[in-house]
Amino acid sequence: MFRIGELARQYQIKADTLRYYEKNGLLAPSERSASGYRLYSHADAVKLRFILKAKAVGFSLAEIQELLTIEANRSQWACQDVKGMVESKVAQLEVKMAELTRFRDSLQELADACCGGPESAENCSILDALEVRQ
Amino acid sequence: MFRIGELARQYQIKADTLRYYEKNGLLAPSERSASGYRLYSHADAVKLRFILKAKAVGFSLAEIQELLTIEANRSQWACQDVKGMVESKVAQLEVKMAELTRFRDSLQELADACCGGPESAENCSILDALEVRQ
DNA sequence: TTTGACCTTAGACTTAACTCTAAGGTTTAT
DNA sequence: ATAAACCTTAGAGTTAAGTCTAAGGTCAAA
Repeated sequence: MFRIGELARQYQIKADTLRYYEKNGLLAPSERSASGYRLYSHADAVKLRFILKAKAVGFSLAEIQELLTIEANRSQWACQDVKGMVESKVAQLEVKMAELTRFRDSLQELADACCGGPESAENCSILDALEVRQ
Repeated sequence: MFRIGELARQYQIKADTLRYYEKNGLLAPSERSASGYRLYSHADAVKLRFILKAKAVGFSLAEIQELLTIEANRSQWACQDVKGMVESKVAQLEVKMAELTRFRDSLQELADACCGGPESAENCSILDALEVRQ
């Protein structure tokens, strides 16, 4: 069992953020100490890792909550519901990855074309680079 | 030359958003009509597309402004500055893409493991799926 | 020539996601 | 037994990125 400060330190977030997640139904500690301190289990930490990873790939807390709701009462859902929902999130991520890839390639192309020397960057146009690949 | 409403309609954003971008130094119309209407050129539209694409891949407006500043006074910068900066953005995008790929694969694995049938989703665990690949 | 769809500004409001403050209780080390 | 480092709550404040409101000017069509 970790107290809020330990968990926060471990994941480089503020204790306030954990309280915020609790208030918003994303992650409640599975226990409280006699004096009312929040006590987080290993399973809670797993859930937190999930939240932080999902956030890192651009899901909003509302979307993450949706994913976690499926998790929370898994037995209430039919397998096809879970599959459908997860597949739609996969599709979302794939759209995003395609955008990222295109943008990355454009920037890379620009960097490649750029001599990288000490002279003026007159011919290094980010806009042109992106425009080329519409 | 497009008026603010036309440009907004074309890119599915609000005219307010364009005014906001102007106020924050991201995109000013290259002209004003006699009566004070904003008039955007084709080059302005190109710049807007850049902003929207950069936003879509997760750059903040501040980061976008940084990219645009390079663009704005390209001749003030040395080629190596531009190259360095662009390459650091490429690296950022690659970290993000790696995270996205991992998350996507995990979700995909879950969807694949899920029978997709009408029975309870007891065994479809998003958390477990993500945990498997740390 | 007036109606409707535009546009202007300044400034207030919203939303998401925190982050901080105040006032106080708990635990651990010395 | 007391100081330092934790924790509690409620509620206010912040930041980014818009979004809306009010009060008024412009322009094209009927």
